[in-house]
Amino acid sequence: MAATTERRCVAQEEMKTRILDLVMEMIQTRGFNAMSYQQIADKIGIRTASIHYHFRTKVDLGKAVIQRYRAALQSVMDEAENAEDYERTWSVYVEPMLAMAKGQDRACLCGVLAGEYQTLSPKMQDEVKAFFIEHQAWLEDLFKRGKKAGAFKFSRRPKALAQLTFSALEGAMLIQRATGDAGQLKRVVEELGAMLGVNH
Amino acid sequence: MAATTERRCVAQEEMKTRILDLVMEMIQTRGFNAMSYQQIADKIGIRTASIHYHFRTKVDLGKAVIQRYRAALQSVMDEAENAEDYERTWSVYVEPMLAMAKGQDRACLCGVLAGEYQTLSPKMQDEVKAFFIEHQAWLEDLFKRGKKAGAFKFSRRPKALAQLTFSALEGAMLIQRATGDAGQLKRVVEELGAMLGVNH
DNA sequence: GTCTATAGGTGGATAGAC
DNA sequence: GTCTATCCACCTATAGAC
Repeated sequence: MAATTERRCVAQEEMKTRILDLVMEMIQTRGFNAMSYQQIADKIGIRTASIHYHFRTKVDLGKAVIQRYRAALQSVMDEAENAEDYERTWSVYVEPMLAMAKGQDRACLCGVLAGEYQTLSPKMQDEVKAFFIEHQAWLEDLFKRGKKAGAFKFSRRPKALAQLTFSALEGAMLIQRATGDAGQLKRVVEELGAMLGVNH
Repeated sequence: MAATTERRCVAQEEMKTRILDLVMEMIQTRGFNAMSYQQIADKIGIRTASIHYHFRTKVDLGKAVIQRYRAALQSVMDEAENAEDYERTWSVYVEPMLAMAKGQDRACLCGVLAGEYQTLSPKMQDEVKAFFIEHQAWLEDLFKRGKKAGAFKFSRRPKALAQLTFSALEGAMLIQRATGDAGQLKRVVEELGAMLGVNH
């Protein structure tokens, strides 16, 4: 009985994860409004009604995807903090974005959602907003500490520099997909590193 | 007869312009996929069938909006070229974006469309792609000439700097709408100016 | 947990009257 | 040029059987 329940729960969690993985990819490639239950069902091999068992509404599904995305990148920031030096912190932070944008079809989840922002439910808007605020705040703090430590050599306001940095990362992921220039994000990351006085 | 035809044509062109104005705003605020004929019809006070008279399909409508947007910003670039100095060229170029993002609800038309890129028809994709390429190429050329003339003082590759610049502008417009921080684009523009060695 | 069946709404588009 | 009327496809969501 306990075993059955346990097996059920594991299977349930696995299906939830499969759905979240797929929906994340679909939003990154096509956006939230263009993503449908039918497409999810077809790709996973279930019926649309089954999706509603795991996520009651489309908004619940969207919210869950963003929350998991935020948590994953929060882990990256935590890991980056523990790097041996500030240059390494920067490269650890930036690595997942470079990996994500490697294929030409994905952009940042929240970058895509920012374009659809006004059509999102308040609960999804809050998640997207929190994502941008936490990343820019983290970068601002990183820049302050890195400069104090003598690792970063910029001369401008840390807050403005953090906003420039994150804007450029988000913009580059969106633009390089449209232009087909797969090197744009990498080039932008290098420029940002140079601007900070990192990479040699 | 000629007068009647002329009046008809004028009215037709006026209606086309009204529709294009409205659709541009709707895409900038809500995205292409979330924009519908019903919403256009309600706002203008006509029926959805009438819109099809002016633009046969939604793709035709989308294409026309981007083409007009591209042309308008091309004019800005031309005007910027004729400015008295390179600093002024930069500020003339950037001014329409600052104006556009003044209210918290609009982002760059093509920045929004970049998020939905994979769901757009090939004809619309081509327009969006051309927009990004022409702006980044223009900036690259501007930076090269400005540096040669001694007005810009950066030390990095002009192409990479142009991509960083435009990525940051596009990203800032999207992010500031989500965070509600109306000053993000302005701050980013100032940082970019400083990076170029402009504004002292 | 997943299914069938279906409700109820909205999407873009067209034919043909005026 | 704009209308009414309508088509058909697709959407999210629910009820209830299994």
